[in-house]
Amino acid sequence: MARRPGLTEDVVVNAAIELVNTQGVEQLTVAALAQKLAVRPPSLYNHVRGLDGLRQAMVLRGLRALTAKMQTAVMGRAGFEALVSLAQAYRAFAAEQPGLYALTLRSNENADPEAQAAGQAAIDVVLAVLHGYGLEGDAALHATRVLRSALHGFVSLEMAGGFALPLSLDESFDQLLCTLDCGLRNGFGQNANPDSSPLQQ
Amino acid sequence: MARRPGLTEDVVVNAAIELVNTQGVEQLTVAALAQKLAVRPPSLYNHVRGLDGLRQAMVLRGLRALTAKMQTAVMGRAGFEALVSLAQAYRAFAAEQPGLYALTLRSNENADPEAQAAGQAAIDVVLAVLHGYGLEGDAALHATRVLRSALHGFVSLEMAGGFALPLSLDESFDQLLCTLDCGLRNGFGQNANPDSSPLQQ
DNA sequence: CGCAAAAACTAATATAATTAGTATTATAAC
DNA sequence: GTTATAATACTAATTATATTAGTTTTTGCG
Repeated sequence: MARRPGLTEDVVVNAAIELVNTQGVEQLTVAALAQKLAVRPPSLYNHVRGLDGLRQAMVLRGLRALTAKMQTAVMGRAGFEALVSLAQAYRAFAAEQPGLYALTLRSNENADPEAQAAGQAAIDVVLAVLHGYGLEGDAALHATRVLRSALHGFVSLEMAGGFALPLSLDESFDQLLCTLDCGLRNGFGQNANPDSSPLQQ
Repeated sequence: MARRPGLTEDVVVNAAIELVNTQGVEQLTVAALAQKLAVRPPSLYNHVRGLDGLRQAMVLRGLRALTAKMQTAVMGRAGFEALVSLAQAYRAFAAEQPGLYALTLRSNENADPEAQAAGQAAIDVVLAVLHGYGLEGDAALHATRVLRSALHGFVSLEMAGGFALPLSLDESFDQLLCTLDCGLRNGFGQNANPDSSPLQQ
């Protein structure tokens, strides 16, 4: 039932992903995408619900690809080794697909159920790694947030060109991981220095 | 030499900041801003170099305001207390001016010299705090990246609605700070567990 | 009082997303 | 094999956007 170019949602979404990865998230326009696919802009609306629907579909694929990459990374590993492997996979994903990563980690506010499930799957991988640190329950959930914050923060600053100095990024990333490891092994779930802590004002 | 509404660059930029803080970064349009100022869109071009120039000016103010807030926060404090105060100021800034924060931490790639200087001033505050941890030289610079990553990651995930679970955000933030404190006090500058580290492959 | 410059305006252009409606073509039913 | 149907790409039109050009008005200063 297709006509000349034989578009499908898959083809459109993949082309869009390629476009944001090479040109940046801002350059994702219906016009540019249509040109890339040798088609007139309105034709895309047969396969995708406008720019918003397109972005949603891209986010879903991004989350799933990231989760798959992380799952592979932690297979057969535990403790610090698993943490490092997970983190490297995370950072590598952002480096390989910068546009898709930026889009994926933009906003989870209006996420549809599918996207929320995909997000949960990603979190489950992190939780599995934290299990190896002996963390369970609320402590593990807090630790998940800490881990995600650190990884997302580093990666997004790196991508945004926020680290200007001529200083090894790999080394900084290693230090970040050592810091996380240190925090996860010591004193997670209770305050590190309960007495003098300014947290208990 | 002004005419009726008496616009100035300050008035325009401040209105734009108010707009992004209340409506979100995506809603910053020349049309919306002009309407807010009771003026026709082209009039804004007498005070601001289009949307790009406007954003640049906003970023500059954002960086300076954030720096000022952080400087106040660390005055007279040291060590963990300074770290906590700095972090709380950082997070509070993002909460008070979400749109401006999002805009500010977007991209430092094409930053003009003024913005770069403002960014450096912010980093200097962090360096001062790290001085209290006995960190100097490259170790301090790596630590700055670690700190910025963690803070920016947490804050931007929080703002994007990335933390969905019904679990105290304040507590997660405290855990993040304890983790950072732990990493900064132990083993920064050298590997925490040199022997079995997967980092030395 | 008049002059010059700043500032706001109208009008026009260009690009973008999106919708409506039309034509074509491939698949499936007969 | 022919025909009906539905998918799909198209043209045309609408709306919203940023931006530039050129005009008019006002205001501060000599």
